[in-house]
Amino acid sequence: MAKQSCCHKKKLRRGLWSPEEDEKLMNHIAKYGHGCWSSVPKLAGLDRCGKSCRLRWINYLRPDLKRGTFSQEEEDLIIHLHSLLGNKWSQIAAQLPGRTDNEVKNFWNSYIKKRLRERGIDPATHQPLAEPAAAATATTTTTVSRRAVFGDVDLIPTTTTTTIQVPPPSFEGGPMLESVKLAVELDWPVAGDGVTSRPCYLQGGCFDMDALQQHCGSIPPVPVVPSASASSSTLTSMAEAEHCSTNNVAAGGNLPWLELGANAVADAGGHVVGSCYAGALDELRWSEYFDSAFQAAESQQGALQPGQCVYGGKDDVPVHFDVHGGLSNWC
DNA sequence: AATCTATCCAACCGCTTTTAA
DNA sequence: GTTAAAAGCGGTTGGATAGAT
Repeated sequence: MAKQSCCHKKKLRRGLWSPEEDEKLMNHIAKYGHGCWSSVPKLAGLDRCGKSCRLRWINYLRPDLKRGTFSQEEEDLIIHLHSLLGNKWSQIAAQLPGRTDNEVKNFWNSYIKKRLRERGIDPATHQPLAEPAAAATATTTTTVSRRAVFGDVDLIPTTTTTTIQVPPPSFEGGPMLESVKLAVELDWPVAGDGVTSRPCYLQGGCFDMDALQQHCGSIPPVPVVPSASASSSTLTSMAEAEHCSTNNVAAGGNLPWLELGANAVADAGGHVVGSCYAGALDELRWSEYFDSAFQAAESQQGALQPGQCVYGGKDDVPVHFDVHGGLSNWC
């Protein structure tokens, strides 16, 4: 016999939340914070279990939620992060300010998956979909063009190799293992003097704090913001995740931007002290990044290994592109 | 206008991880 | 070190709604 949920056991209310319930929960959290979720329903006068309250708050009532349709940038970022992280929805959502894991997951399942399949890409593996007959007879010299999502690039597996690797000095000599080295130009919002462009480095989906510090100046300790944000803890764990465990995270392993508030800015010296990381992530222009990456690759008549795929590039120009080692992780 | 079908998304379920006693 | 409770997470379900017939 199936185990009954806590709501069943306690005969608590289930299903959609009424506006009155939302108001009670909002008022309670506004006054007292959520504290221990299991005590929230009682204190707030709700006939719900704490778990249900928590979910309602995180997914719907939190004031910092960005609702509405996903932008193209967000979509591109989700696809890219999914290729790196898999179904780690909380970690993916943590990179999308104002989005919840549930929202990202729903968007993936209802929209992106379908779109990738239409373009001949397996959403689970980010590889070109297997075509039974073709797969059996495919050779490494076969050129297969497929539409991909990043900038509608053509995917052309070939045999030569181009390496895109623009590591900062701090990366030299460090074992990179399977991680990806990427230089990503970010637009850093800096108070007072507009937007400052600073390079930032991404490895296997994790931002390297050494590199950040090198290019952004010293990053002062940031006070932990006591909030119900679901994203902060997940990104902290991301710092400790396998992808990041090998030299990718600065000593201490913390990722300061995790705990940043929404309105933090730079200090007088232009040092980033606030949510520039989150803001920069929000401003990532993946399509532009890929465009430039592929242009560089094109000039070298690069190629993909069989089975590799890539997102990005120009619409009408077949892109020959490959990177050694871990960039296959992107697919 | 009525019915059917597909899609979306809020919420639930159950498992895992973390925390506190 | 052990155990129980709480929190976090990802997969799944089911109701609401839009569009098609």
